[in-house]
Amino acid sequence: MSELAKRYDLQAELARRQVRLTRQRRLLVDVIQGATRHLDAETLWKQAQARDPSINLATVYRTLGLLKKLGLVDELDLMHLEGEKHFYEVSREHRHLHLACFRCGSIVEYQTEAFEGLQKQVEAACGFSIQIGRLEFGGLCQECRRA
Amino acid sequence: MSELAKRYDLQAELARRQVRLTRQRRLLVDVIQGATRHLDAETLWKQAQARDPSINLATVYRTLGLLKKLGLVDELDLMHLEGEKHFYEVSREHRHLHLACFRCGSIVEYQTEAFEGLQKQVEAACGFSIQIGRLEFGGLCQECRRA
DNA sequence: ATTAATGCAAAGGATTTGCAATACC
DNA sequence: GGTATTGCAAATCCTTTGCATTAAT
Repeated sequence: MSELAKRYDLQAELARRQVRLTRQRRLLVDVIQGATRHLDAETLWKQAQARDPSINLATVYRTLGLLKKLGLVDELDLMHLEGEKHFYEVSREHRHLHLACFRCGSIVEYQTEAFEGLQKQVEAACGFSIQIGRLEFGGLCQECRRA
Repeated sequence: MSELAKRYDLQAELARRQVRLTRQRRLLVDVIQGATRHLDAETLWKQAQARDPSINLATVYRTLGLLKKLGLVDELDLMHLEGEKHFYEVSREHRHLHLACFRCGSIVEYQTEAFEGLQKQVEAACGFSIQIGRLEFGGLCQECRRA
């Protein structure tokens, strides 16, 4: 995650929606909120286990499912750079896209008005009301291009 | 697939690149080229089996892998509307995006200059050279909005 | 006392792989 | 004859689920 701009405050959002969580789920929310890069389920699990070794991977998946359903976290594929696992990030107010480098695996984020503009155009042209959008590019980052 | 506009001619592309295929792979290429909607591996397999019952699912995956590597077919997630399976389509000259309806499962395609414009903007801003791009929106189609 | 959340282990689905048999040039 | 492809079954990876136990209100 290159910029943390305008990520939801999960605790605040959950409070606002009057969602009550158990101790383990609060811990997971805390780890997700504090993440400095895109986490897969297993990495999240391991980070949570450092604070509570009894946490189970199934609980991680169930909590992620809940947060997805609430629209508080987004699930990413990141161009399937590492198998078919998913990655998770805290939702934001504005859309951003992901660039994945096929060579070094780095992930770059980029936020632009143009993405939201494109969405509006699509909604108007296709008659869809869009709830989720995912834009991912795969290629070579600046450094790997040279090599 | 709503429009077949400017899909690659797989046979022609393979010939141009001097790629020789076995009989089974040629059959699979033929089914992929003739598809009128987005196929998952198993559906492709069943359609191919109608013409050659001895075709194996592993061969389907291996052929898809080859065509992906050659940039002749693109792999789609289609918002994971039906589990985690992938869908495949013949690559095109111009980028297009996919809209998936969460209610009825319909898939709509939309091609716009704006998508390619956005890609150029991203390449310039982030220093990436982009090879693959995938833009998917999920929401409600016109009909399902009313219901 | 209900209702919901957890751990565990097993099941699940999609895809990939090892290897012996077969097809292709 | 040598290289690439195939079939088959097993393995793999990620994720979900059933169910008995435990926690939360």
